[in-house]
Amino acid sequence: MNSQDRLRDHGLRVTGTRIAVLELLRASDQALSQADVERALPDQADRVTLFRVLQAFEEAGLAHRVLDAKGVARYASCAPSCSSGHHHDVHPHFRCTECGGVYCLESMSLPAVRLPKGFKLTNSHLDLQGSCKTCA
Amino acid sequence: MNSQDRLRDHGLRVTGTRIAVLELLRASDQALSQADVERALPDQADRVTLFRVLQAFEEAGLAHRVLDAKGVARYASCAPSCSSGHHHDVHPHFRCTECGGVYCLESMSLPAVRLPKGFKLTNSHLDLQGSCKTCA
DNA sequence: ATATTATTTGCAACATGGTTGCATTAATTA
DNA sequence: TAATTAATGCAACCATGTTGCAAATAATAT
Repeated sequence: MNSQDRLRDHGLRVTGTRIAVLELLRASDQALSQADVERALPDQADRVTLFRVLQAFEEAGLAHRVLDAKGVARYASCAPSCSSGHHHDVHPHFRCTECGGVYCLESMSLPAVRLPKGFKLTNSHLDLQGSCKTCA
Repeated sequence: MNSQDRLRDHGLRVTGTRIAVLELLRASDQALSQADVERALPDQADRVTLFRVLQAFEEAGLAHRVLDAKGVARYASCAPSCSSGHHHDVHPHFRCTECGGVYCLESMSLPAVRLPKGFKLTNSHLDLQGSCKTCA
């Protein structure tokens, strides 16, 4: 499905910036930070707008939000099955310590865990660090 | 071992602030952010000093550094076996989405993983989210 | 096509966490 | 106790994240 239709389907208005950002995310094999987006689309929009676009994408189920090794937010285009408030990014992430890149390891599954009593689990992340295929 | 000796053993000078921070970390059952430390030890020291104390602790192997669910650094007192540059914080962490707390789950072990080819693993983190024993 | 309306955008401004440089002060040592 | 070396406080800066509000634009109804 093209980006315009995906925006519409998720209840977002279609604007130049949103199309550009969504195409960028879809074309990338790794999660991008807002700074990455600004670099890739210079003069496309104000940084606040990009912030809000990314925020809107996450709320609308168009992009997952994941923190990199430094705690900075990065966004990866969602699978079609994601919807507003319902994300299915239940897969491990690989964080490259050289380039800072974040890769979604879609094919791997998360391990089952058992928590100490009193703790209630709602979400789990397996985060791997090392060198990515480009840096190693 | 008392905090002064631990500082000395790890090659750090003994100062009032360092003792206070180390005791605080050792007394806490969860990882503390710099803001937590400032709140717990008001007027003890400048925020830059606390920043550097925490930084020094990590480098010296006195405290682990772990990011909370918002990407903010938190510090937990190390096991005695940790040393400068050699940390043994290979255990899952639990991040409470209510209070922001980070708990080290020392007793759990990490799952073995297999990476796509080209990726080199140096470190892995299993991060669990939910409500902690106090908030649930 | 045009007017209406609801949303998105840009700008200014601020918050927080992280970080450096440098002069001053304090801890170790000789 | 003097000399040396490291820690501290302060001012200042950077990046990321975030809000309020007026101006511009997309969707909608006419």
